[in-house]
Parts: sequence; structure tokens; C-alpha cells
Amino acid sequence: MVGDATRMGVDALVWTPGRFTVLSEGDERLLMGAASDVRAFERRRDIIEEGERPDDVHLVIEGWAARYKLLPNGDQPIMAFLIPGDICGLHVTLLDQMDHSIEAISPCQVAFIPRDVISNILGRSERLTRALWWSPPLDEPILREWLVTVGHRRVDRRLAHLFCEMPLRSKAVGLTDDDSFELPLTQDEFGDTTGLFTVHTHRMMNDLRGQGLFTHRSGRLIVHDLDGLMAFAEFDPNYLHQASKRARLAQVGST
Amino acid sequence: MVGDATRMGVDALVWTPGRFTVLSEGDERLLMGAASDVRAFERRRDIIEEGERPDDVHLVIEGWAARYKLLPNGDQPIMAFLIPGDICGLHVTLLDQMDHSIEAISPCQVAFIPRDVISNILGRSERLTRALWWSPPLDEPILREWLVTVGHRRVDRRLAHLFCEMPLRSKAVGLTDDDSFELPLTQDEFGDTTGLFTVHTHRMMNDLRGQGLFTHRSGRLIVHDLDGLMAFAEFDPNYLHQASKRARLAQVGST
DNA sequence: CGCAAGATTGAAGTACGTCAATTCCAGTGG
DNA sequence: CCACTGGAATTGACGTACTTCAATCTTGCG
Repeated sequence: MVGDATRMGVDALVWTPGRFTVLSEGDERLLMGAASDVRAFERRRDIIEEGERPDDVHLVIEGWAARYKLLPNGDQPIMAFLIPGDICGLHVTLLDQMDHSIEAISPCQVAFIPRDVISNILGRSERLTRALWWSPPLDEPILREWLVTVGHRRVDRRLAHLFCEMPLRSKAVGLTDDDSFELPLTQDEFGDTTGLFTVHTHRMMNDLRGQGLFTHRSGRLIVHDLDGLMAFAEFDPNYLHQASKRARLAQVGST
Repeated sequence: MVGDATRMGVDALVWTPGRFTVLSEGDERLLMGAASDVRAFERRRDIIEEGERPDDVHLVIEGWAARYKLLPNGDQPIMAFLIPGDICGLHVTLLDQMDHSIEAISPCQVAFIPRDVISNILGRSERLTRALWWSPPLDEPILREWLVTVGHRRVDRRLAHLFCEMPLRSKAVGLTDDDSFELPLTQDEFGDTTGLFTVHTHRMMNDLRGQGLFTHRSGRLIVHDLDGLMAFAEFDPNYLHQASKRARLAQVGST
């Protein structure tokens, strides 16, 4: 079983709902089978709309998606990013209907997994079951940190904070090895995320760029000095709970 | 079984983790037994501190508590309110350790339920099990709405929004029948909640008061015109998912 | 009565919003 | 290869919302 850890490649990780869980071959086959209905979404297309009662659970395979709401004034605040390996909709049954929408931020591949297939998995693989149950609780701490960031941190810190969180999450899921990673956001979308207006976002980006901590160009962010950036953003990676994920990975690996 | 619905009183609701779940006598005895270790907390006392790995699940019986973080600059942003019937800590096992603290906002009674007692309940009562699993997923939509409010709504709306959410939640849990309810927050705490500084919070409160939609005095809020307030706040109660809670209540009652 | 915590008011500074115009750039078609 | 196009980035000037500092005034409570 421990062998799985060395065997698995980026793909296995990326396809893993729980992130950081190592799958046995059987589990992987089970999951691949479940995720057979993969659909493509262009940038700006809604994947799920507010008010829907989706029959499927959604697993992001490729690209970025965002949870957002449409406000009366036309504003579209972004409340979360979903990157490959992130799952959503597990709890929609409980909640009856979506209270927000999810759209593709970059061209996306999303697996639609019927709810009964999920139930089926839950019965068959303890490992996958755990992975599936871990996923939603891990979103909550991130949401809380965003709330703190948006409400209580200076604007330049908000951006810097995002530039710390996303590479860590990308790394955790095997999307990047070095300090460069996909960040397919327009300045508008930065604004929707941080609660700022485009123009001011841009100015803050300028100021930040001046410090030489990172470079942002054509949809990629290169972090030159992660420690410096984390210090500036007052970023404490604790809320991502990646350490405990790794611990659980080890646990699962040895079972 | 349907009879339960008429039998149960305010207390049963208040003691109910899932809120809006009706308990059979057996279940209620089970829960009351589990919640035998009830501790009192004075205003401003920490109930759980960041970094802890609590062995117990916490159920608020009386008073208000708040999730908060301590920022390097001394700021203490509030990320959520826990009112009677709210439960927390169910997922801490998954997450290893607390990434934030919880403190008493008003004098609190909190039940400490050992984790193994919870497991025990999970095995014995399907109804309580459901109630326990519903609770955490219901916090997430609220968190998202707060994120939107703090990041993207005008300041007066932020306050108004809170003044819509809290009475609805209080009502749902049987804490009030009319439009008056406990709101034990200082202006400082309003600030910590909405991302504002005390002084400006106060000025906005003044402006709002001028519209005659509510009165706030000695820890109680009286809403004179809920519809007007909701319109002003652009408040859509959908995210509280109270309708689906009621639906589930009916479902449980008839099983 | 007297203290301390909180509420209130004022005046002045700064960060961010707002409007508007210009430049850049990837993609498209000739 | 260039010209055209629309979306995004950039820059400037100006207005407003929120902060900041500081002082006074209530209110609850021992």
C-alpha cells in the first residue's frame, strides 16, 4: 500500500477529490469510472447557476472556477476559487438549492458525477469515502480567512495574501513544482475577489510589483520571494491545514 | 411520531444541534445526557483558543459566542456568531487544530460533549446523526454571505444585513416570538464584525436609526419594519436555507 | 457616589471610488 | 505581413467614504 505513494503521479493527485490522498489502483479505477462524464466550459461560462438543484457532484479536472453571487447593482463578488482536484456540490442535497453560482474563470474541464454514483463509492471504498468527506470541511477555514482578509487587511495585503494562498494550493495538488503557477485572473476579477474596483486594484498591483516580490504576466504568477511575500501579507499557512492533510495521507498510506 | 412536533417546546429546539429538528423523547434524553457537562463563560472569556485540539464538541446553550482571529496589529475580526443551538468542533478532528478562537460575547452556557459520546450518539439515533451532520454545512452559506457583505456592500447595508440575519436565526431557534431580540454587541464588536472602526460604526448606526427601521438599546434590537430593513439591506434570506430545514423537519417527523 | 466601559461628537487626513481617456495586446481576417 | 478589433491594462484628476486622533458625555454597576 505504501508503494502507491511512489507510484502515483501528478494526474492521480489532480484527480483526487480529497487532495493529497493517495489512491489504490482499485480506487483510482472507481473514481475514473465515476468521473466519466467530463464537460468543457469556456471562460465566463456558468457551470452551475444560483437556484439550481444539481443532480451531480462536480469535480474540477482542469482550469479555474469561481463561486460568485450576482448582486442587485450588477457586482459579482467572488467567494472562492476551485482549482483542479476541488469538488463541490456534495452538500447541495442538504441545502436544497444553490444559493450562488459557479463559473469558469479559465477554460475548464469538469467531471459531473451523479449523486448515486457517489453513494456507490461511499459504500465501496473507505479511502475514497474519507477523501470525499474531507473536502467540504476544508473549504470553511479558507472562507474564514478570506473574510478576515477582505474585511480587515489593507488592500495591498489582500492581493499579496491571495498570491500566497493560491501557489500553496496549486503545489499541494501537483500543479506546479517551482514558484511559477497559473493565475488566470483579470484585474476585474482581482477586484471582485478583494472587494476593490479595477482601477485601484491595478494601482496596488503596481506598488506591489515595485517591491519585486513577484511578477504577473499573461495569466501566470511568478513568486520571486515567497518568504518575503508571506511576511508582507502576514500570511499564516495554518488555515490551509496542509500539514494535517499530509498526516492523513501517511495514515491512509499505512493502512 | 408526528405528535413530537406539537409536543416539543422552545427548550427542545434550543437544545437541538441541527436546529429545527424535532427530537423524540429518547433522542432528547440521549442528547441531554450527552450535554451534561455544561460550563459557564463570562463575557470576553475564550471558550476555545487558536491552536487547541479540543477533545469535546461544543454546543451553545445560552448566550452568544463568536469565532474570531487575533491579527498581528491587535485587531480581532469576528467571523461568525454562535447562538443557542449552534454547535462547533465537529470537524476539528479532521483539521487537527483550531485555526481560530471562540469567545463568549455575552455570558454563555456551553455544553462540552466528549467526542466519543458524539460517536455513540451517531450510532444510536439516525435522527440525531442527521442533525449533527446538517449543522456544519449550514454554516458555510452564512460565511459566504458575510464575505459578500463585508467585501462588497456599503457600510450601512452591512449593519442592516446583520440586523436581518440575526433575528431570523434567533426566531428559527425559538429565542424570540416578536421583533425584539437579544443583540449583545458593543459598537467595537460591530466594528470587528463589519470591518469598520468603532467611530464610523456609530455614525452609520445614527444614520440608520434616523430611518426608523429599528431601535437598539441596552443589548436588545427591536426591528420596527423588517420588510423595510430587508429591502434596504438587499437581504435575501435564501442563504439561511431555513425553508429546506423546515422541509427536512417535516420529513423527519413523518419517518 | 464614583468609577470604568462604552457611546457620542468634532475636525482633519487618507485610502479608495469614480469618471474618463489612452495605450497595450492577443486574436482575426485580409 | 499588416490592419483591424475588442478586451484588458494603464494613467490622470477629482470626489467621497472611511480613518484617525482626541475630547466629552452617558450608562451601568459596586
